[in-house]
Amino acid sequence: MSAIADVARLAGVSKSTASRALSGNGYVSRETRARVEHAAAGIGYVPSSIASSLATGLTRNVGVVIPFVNRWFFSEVLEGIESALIPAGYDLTLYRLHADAVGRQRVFDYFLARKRVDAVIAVGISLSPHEVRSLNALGKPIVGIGGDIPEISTLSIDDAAASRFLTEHLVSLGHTRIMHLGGDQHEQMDFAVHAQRLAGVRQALATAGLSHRDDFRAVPYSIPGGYAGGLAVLSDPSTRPTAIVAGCDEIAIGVILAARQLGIAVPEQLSIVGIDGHTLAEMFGLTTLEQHPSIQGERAVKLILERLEPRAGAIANERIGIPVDFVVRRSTTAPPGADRFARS
Amino acid sequence: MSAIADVARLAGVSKSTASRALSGNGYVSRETRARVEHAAAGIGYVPSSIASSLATGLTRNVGVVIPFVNRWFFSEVLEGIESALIPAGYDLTLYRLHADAVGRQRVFDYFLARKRVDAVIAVGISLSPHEVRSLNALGKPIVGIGGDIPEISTLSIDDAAASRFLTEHLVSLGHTRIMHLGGDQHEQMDFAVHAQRLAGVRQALATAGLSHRDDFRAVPYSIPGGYAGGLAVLSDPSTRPTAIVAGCDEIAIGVILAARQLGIAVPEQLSIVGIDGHTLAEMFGLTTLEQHPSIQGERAVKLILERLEPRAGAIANERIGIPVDFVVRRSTTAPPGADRFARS
DNA sequence: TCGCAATGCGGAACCGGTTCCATAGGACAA
DNA sequence: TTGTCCTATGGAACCGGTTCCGCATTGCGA
Repeated sequence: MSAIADVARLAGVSKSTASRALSGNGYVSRETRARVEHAAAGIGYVPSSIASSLATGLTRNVGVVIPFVNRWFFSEVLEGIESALIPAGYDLTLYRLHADAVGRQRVFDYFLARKRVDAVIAVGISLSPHEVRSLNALGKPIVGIGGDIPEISTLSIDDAAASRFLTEHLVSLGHTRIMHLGGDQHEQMDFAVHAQRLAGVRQALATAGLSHRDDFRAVPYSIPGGYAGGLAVLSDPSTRPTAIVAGCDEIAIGVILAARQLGIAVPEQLSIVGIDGHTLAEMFGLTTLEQHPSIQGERAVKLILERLEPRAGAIANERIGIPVDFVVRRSTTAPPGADRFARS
Repeated sequence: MSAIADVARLAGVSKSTASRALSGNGYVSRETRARVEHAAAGIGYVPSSIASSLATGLTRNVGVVIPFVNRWFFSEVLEGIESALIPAGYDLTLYRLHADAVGRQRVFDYFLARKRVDAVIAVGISLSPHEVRSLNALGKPIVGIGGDIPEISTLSIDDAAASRFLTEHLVSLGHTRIMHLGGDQHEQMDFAVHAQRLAGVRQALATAGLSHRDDFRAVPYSIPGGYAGGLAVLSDPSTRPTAIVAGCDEIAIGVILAARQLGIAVPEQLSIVGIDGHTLAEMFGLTTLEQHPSIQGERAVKLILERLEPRAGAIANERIGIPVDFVVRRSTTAPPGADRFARS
């Protein structure tokens, strides 16, 4: 016997009236509602969300597809999504999706399509046209974070513009030997983040007439990655750059540690900029471009919720830029030997 | 019309036969099964997990209650849980649960109790007896990670033993001025992790006859926390300890950075040990006790899955210890001035 | 050859809610 | 006074699967 039927019987009303009283939909007299609520409280009634989902077609659950949970950017995004979703009364179901195709197919067909979720937020993962179509066919809103996905709305910073801006900043300080330590072009996630950031650096260098070979070194996207790469790049004083644009703050911090290790003063002998706004950036005095991933998560949720509104019509699928904050700390200055006030 | 009914009609069988054919339960002839499968593939049939859950009472979904997703220990545990749960065919629904009582009550009543999950894994959160009882009443297995919860099985390292062991290690190296930089005793999570770790240090000091006031300083559980605490503790050479037991690796790394900042050589002038096995420990040459949080997550899942087996009987609710690995790196040695081989 | 078990399948109940439809009383305008 | 609308409620269908029960075959041992 369904639990709500127990409540109904106890309150002396029909199942339908009990449902209306508890859900607040439809006409129920004040007094009847009170009786039903009292009966429900009396037997500790807890509605079954499963049954409710089956009847209404709404799960009040959002699927989050994400490649990592233990990396800074992704865990920050996740925490932003979570903190926006729960107050709205939604559950969050987590699907870790790697690049590998089989697990991917599996997660996709086996989990996402099974009507378990009302909407999907894809973080740092590009969906194939087929995947997008099949979700669209189910009428489920999708929002992407971290890159462009055709036919759906995506939130991201402009990676090329970001690294271009940072490079220009270094150029404006007077640097002429600028190098990029960024992610491996082949190992990047589905989105071309690494390529974009490299391209931005190169654009700025070209514009300034400072292009040179040896302007890039691929390193793992982590503090140890930046450290090892930093040691390799900085150890030869004759080829050492005077400024480094790191692909992310973690790499930048690794480079700072490598510089310290080698006795290279930052920023006097080496300027370093990062991208991210990592938790540790302040402690290391890192000049960086903050991209506030948790806010990206919150905004994605807002977008999703708008689309979930019953009255939501067709919505333009746009690429939405995320504002960034340039935070100048103590890791950048004019290059050694330059007139410090040359272009300030 | 239910989707499976379409499949059935297309295959020329009844709904029940179609269900049996697709789920593999009950008797279906080889040939009928093939017809049904073909029909299902033809119309792209995807079963509704909601309907299935309602009928069977099983959601194939596990709720994970966790206070943070963007801190190292927790994100590692989460990733361990995820990677064990998905291959077993379960979804993972994430509930972030803070210490604050209202949000807590809300998450608990509103989400967990609603029959959305088959089981619960609580990470770093102690549940009140009332909460445990209400989950038990629903017949849902619960496993805790990170501390002791009465009446349910919990997985954790022995925090007191861990810090006692590390302190004994420093004592055996000849250190006599040993200090603990750990978490604030008031701000700790529900589990008394901070208190346990402090207690372990004090036990070892007492046993060695090295007790002293000023044996502890509370710092935030983070690299910046350890850094700031390290600067404060190390800046006065006259009171400076020769060895520090950090409450976690992040604090230890912060202390290492503070020591570098102050020109104190590690390990020659200062030995430092941590607890965790943090990703960055190796890079900083940190001697630490690894606790493998992702393995804790995997083991919790294994426990949960055992309890979810239909034939699972009453299971002892035990406190399960997690093995730790002591990894000696370059942050510990004998104290300055001591005969290095005194007690090796 | 008979009886019983194993197999194959359809009908219908069921999981626990939501909602459509019908009914009925009361208020209010015509 | 009659018709219409709003309120309040019950009955029943429905969401989309699963499973119990019953019936019909078939196979095999006695």
